[in-house]
Amino acid sequence: MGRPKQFDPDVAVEQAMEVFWRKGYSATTPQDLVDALGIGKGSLYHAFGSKHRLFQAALERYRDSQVVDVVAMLEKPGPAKDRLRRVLTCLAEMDLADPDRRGCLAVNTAAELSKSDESAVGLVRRMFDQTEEAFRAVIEEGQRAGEIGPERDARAIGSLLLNTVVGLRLLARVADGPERLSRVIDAVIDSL
Amino acid sequence: MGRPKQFDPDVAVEQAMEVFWRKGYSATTPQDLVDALGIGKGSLYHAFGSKHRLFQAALERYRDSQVVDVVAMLEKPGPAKDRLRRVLTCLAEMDLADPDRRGCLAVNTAAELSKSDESAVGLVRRMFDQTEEAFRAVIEEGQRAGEIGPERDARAIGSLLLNTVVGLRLLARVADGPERLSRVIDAVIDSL
DNA sequence: CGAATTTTGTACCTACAGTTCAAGAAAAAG
DNA sequence: CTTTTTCTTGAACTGTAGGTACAAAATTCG
Repeated sequence: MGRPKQFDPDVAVEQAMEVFWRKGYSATTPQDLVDALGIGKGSLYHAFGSKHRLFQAALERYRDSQVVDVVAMLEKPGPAKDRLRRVLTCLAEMDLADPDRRGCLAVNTAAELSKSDESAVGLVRRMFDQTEEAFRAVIEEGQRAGEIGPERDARAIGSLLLNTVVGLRLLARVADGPERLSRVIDAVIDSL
Repeated sequence: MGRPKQFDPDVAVEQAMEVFWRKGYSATTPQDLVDALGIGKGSLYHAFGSKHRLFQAALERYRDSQVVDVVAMLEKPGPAKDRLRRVLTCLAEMDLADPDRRGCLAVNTAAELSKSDESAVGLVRRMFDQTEEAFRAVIEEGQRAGEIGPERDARAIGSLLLNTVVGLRLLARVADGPERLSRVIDAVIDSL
C-alpha cells in the first residue's frame, strides 16, 4: 500500500553506480546523484538513506553485473590460456576505449576507501576473492586438459592473475596507449 | 627581503604529502592541511596557492622520496632475482604493516584522479615509467649475468613487474593477510 | 629611521555538501 | 469516502569546503 515509487530502485542504483564509478565516492555530490537518477533529493534520501548506503548498494550492483560478467567470460568453453588471454585483452581494450577511463569500480574503491569503511572493504575483498577463485578454476581446468603443467600451484596462479588484472585496470586509467598493457598480458600468459 | 617564512616549505610539502597519502585528494580538507602543517590558513594559501597546487607539489615530493627509494633499492648489487624478490617483499611488508594501509600514493592517485587532471596524470605516468625502466634495467643486468634467459624481452618483463607492484600495492590496501601477496610474489619471481 | 616587501593570523565570504522536514499527492484498506 | 501508508516535492538548515581580504608584524634596503 501507500503511494507507489515513481522510479525503479534497481535502475536508480545502476545509475548511481555509474556516477560513483566515473567520479569516485568522495567527489560524487548529492546533486550529481539527483541529476543522474532524475529524482528529487527528498526521494533519494527517503529511498536510500544516505550517500554511503547508496554507495554500498552501487558496489553490490557492480559485483552482480560487472564482476559476474567477468567470471562468466572466464567460464566459457575453450582452451584455458585462450580464455585467459581473451578476458585480459577484453578488459584492457574496454578500459582504454572508455573516454572517461573509469577502470574498475572495485579497484578504484580499494584505492579510495579508508580502512575504516569496513562494509566497503568487505565487499571489495569478496569481489577480489571471487575473481581469484574463477581464475583458479580456469587454471585447474587447464591442468586437467594437459594444457598447463600439473605441478603448478593453481591457487598461486589465480592470485597472480587477480593481481595482474587489478594492475592492468589501474594502469589503464593513466595509460597513453595499449603497448604497455599488451606487453603485460603477453608476459603473463607466456608464463603459464 | 620581506618577512621571513616561519616554516620550512619543504617540510610543509612533506607533511601535506602524508595527509594526501592517508586520506586521498578529495577527502583532504584545508583544515586537515592546516592541522598537519601547523600553519595558518592564510600562510597555506599564500605559500601554495591552492589545494590542487599543493597536491602537485606533494606528488613531486613523493616521486623524489618514495619512488627514488624504490629505484635505489633495485639498483643495489646482487643477483637480479634476489633484488626483485627483496623489493617486492619489502613493499608488501611495509604496506601490510602500515596501520593506515595507505599503499602507494601514485597508485591511489591514478585511481582517484579524473582524466582531466592532466598535471597529476602526467606525474603519475612518469613515476610509472621510471619504475618500469628500473625494473627493465635489473632484468638486463640479470641477462648479462646469465641469470635470466637472453631471449626474454626485458622491456616486457619490466612492464610485467611494474604491473605486479601496482597490483600488489593496491591489493595490500584491502588484504586481510600476507598470503595472497606472497603467492603473487612467488609466482612472478618463479616465472622469470 | 622610514619605505618597501613579504609573511602571518584572523575574519570573512560564497557556495554547496549532506541531510532533514513539512506539507501534500497517490495509492490500498476498511 | 475516510484512514492509513508510502512516496514526492521543495524548502530549509547546519556545517564546512575552498578561498579571499586586510591589517598587523617582521624583515631588508636606502
